[in-house]
Amino acid sequence: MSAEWDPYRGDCPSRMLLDRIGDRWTVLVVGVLSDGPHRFSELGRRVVGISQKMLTQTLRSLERDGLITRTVYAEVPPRVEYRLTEAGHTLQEPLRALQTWATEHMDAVVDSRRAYDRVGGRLDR
Amino acid sequence: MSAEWDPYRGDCPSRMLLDRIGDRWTVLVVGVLSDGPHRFSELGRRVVGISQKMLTQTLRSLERDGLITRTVYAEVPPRVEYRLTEAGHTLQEPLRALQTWATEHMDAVVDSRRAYDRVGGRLDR
DNA sequence: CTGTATCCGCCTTGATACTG
DNA sequence: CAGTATCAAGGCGGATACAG
Repeated sequence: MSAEWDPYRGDCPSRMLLDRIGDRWTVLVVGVLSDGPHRFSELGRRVVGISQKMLTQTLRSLERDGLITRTVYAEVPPRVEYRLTEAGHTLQEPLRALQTWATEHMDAVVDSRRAYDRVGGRLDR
Repeated sequence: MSAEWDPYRGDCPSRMLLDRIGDRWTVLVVGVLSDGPHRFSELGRRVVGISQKMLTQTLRSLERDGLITRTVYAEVPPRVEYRLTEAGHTLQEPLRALQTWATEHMDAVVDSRRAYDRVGGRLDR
């Protein structure tokens, strides 16, 4: 399966998705939007630690990729609503699988790291 | 679901996994190792574009996390074999789901980007 | 409220050279 | 073959100030 992966091509599926979820915030934002539509400030509060700049940037990228929609309501004060598109929703499933894996294996990984570090990073013989 | 995510805590499952797959090479290396054990130089050839330094670094991280094992054979020339652990294998599944998603939605995303860029990044009204 | 613009430091990565 | 060491470049992301 991995044979047809071509990390060189920018339009390679693997690379495309990796570039998207590798930016540290995308997955978290999509996770919050899974609950339903949210406005800018709500997202900022929910995704703890994200800066305004990164939130905007993440949202723009997701919009550009067609994974979320951005709706501006002509009100005062202005209100902008972000919501997952059909495609965006389909991304939830694989993301949730990853989340599940992480939850189930977190302890083992933490233990492994501790053991590895304790012996100075040399487990082989 | 997303409510209990805490991006602040370093041991949060989400963050941990994100840090791991966000480094651009881990997923590719795991993908190659899915085919079976490989030696260092083989991995270097299969994961096109990776530098020796990054390959080493990626391998060390995976070993530290208990996702792969490193076996040194006392031969001349030296031979080192990397193989997925039990935990490493379980990671394949969610990774494959992600890969599948990427493959299925790649075209749509590329189209979306083109459309977005054509109108100067302003799809909202 | 919802952004945009700018400066800037850190970390990741790549290139290169060297070793057991 | 399988790394390690070092240095430099670039991008990511944070902080801050400002605007519609």
